[in-house]
Amino acid sequence: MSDAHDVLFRTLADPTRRALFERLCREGEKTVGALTARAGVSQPVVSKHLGILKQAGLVRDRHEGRQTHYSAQLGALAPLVDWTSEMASFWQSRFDALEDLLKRMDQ
Amino acid sequence: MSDAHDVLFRTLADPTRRALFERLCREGEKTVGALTARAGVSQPVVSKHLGILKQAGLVRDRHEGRQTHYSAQLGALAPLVDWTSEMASFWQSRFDALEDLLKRMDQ
DNA sequence: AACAGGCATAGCTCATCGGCTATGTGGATG
DNA sequence: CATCCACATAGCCGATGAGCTATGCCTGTT
Repeated sequence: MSDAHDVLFRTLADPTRRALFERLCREGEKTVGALTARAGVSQPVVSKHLGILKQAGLVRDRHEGRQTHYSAQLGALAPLVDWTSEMASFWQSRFDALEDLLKRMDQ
Repeated sequence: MSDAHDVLFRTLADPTRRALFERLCREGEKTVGALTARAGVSQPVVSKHLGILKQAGLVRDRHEGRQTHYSAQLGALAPLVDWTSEMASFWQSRFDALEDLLKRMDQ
């Protein structure tokens, strides 16, 4: 029973995988070969990581002849933003409640 | 050479650990015992996770007699927000929640 | 048809890590 | 001082996962 947050955090936790995603965000669509050239790991490893990124919805693949082009799907980061925002809002609301309490005690 | 993003993602990738952090965000300061009661894992495991969260700067501990109180340190999420924001900036996409969060965290 | 190139899959190894139980430490309490 | 309680630490084990090499599949080329 793993929710969307789980998948995102686990997927982005690996440095190699995150680096691949970052490159796709910065430089746009790339082939597996182009990604492998600077990844520092073997081609099968790159393919595997891209598969995991795809399963998490973070990238999309497009086949053109015998090469596969990958590109970042930024929308998949939404749950991450939501989660962070939610944590912040809870924290903020408790802070507000404390301020409220202090204000009332001041009277 | 593990940067701040690495530590944050890896720390939050574990469901049990993330659940602990979420509870501290939602419900405020808690003792180890209180956290253990609903964590679904043993007390040593909870202590260990809290130690990892602390090392990542996500929580803070306060000793009071023989119990230890833990609380969330929301500021530690900043690098996460920055990273997401950076990725998003390459897309020139609008993330209202993110902008909102940045504004609030900027005090 | 035969071959070469680009990528995916399979199968393996090794390190990491999350869980447990047992034990240590240090503050309250009688 | 003896004891109990709250928590931390130590040590072990099984599962997960990231890396590798070898190989398969498909496409384009000659």
